[in-house]
Amino acid sequence: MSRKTSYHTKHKAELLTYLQSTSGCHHTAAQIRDYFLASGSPVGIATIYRILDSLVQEGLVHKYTLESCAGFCYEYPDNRENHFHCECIRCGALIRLNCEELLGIQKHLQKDHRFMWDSGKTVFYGICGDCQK
Amino acid sequence: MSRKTSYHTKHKAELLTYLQSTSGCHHTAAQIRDYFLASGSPVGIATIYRILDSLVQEGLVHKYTLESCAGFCYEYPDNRENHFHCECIRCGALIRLNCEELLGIQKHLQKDHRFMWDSGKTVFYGICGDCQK
DNA sequence: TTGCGTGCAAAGGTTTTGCATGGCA
DNA sequence: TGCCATGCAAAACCTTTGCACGCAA
Repeated sequence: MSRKTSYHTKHKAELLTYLQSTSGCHHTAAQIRDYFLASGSPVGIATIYRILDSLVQEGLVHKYTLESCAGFCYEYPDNRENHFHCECIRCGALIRLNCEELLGIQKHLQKDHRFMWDSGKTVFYGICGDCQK
Repeated sequence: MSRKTSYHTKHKAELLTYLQSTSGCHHTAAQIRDYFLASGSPVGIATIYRILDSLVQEGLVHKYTLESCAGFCYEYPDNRENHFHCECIRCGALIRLNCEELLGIQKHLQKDHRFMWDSGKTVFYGICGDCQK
């Protein structure tokens, strides 16, 4: 599943630190490249993808897709367990919910459907309150 | 939001009929092209994308992404309301649930979070029962 | 020194766009 | 006839891969 060994490199440490410092926010590979470019320490886009893949394999970072973004999104998960993503299909707004009730679904899916739901990878699509008006 | 007018063309009718006849099943643009090619009435891939976009804009067809598929998936929604998608992030299996309990979430999201959840567009990611063993 | 990490460039796959032609109303 | 739809090809975009070189252990 994951590679045998790995080195601790500057780029990987910097990337992880950056994602942790923006925990709960999603980034595309291109956005990350632009960030490091602006920071004065440019990193090749291929390297970014390779580091992100390894972080995903290690389970440290979530990878998912958003309808309002082209390509993949990466995110260091928020500390809080009851943290869910909703995206408005009309205006593209990304809403974060802290909801105990949704937490119950996790147990229900596991218990009654034998499905171990990864809420960090899942995005609820729908229409936000503002767009319903 | 949608275009002013539109013609009723053979291709659009055929594509919609095909999606309706496979309601609840997802297709990629390439799969649809292959289907029509095999049927003896080939359609250009650009046309397929254009027709699918118009069907999505009309709200007849759902568009979403699946981790196990490259690119977008399109699907004519199943009639049943309590119909949910789960995808296993390990083996790629797509599981369909008929679940009353999940239906309750829809009401909860609308009532307590003012979010009108579109369950047909949403995919629950996680690990299926077989892969948990 | 060994072997993974990195950068660059090229390749691969999917989706979008431009333009000339064909078809619907 | 006026416009939209279509097909083809090219472009655009994101992601992956190959290869030579650099760096960590």
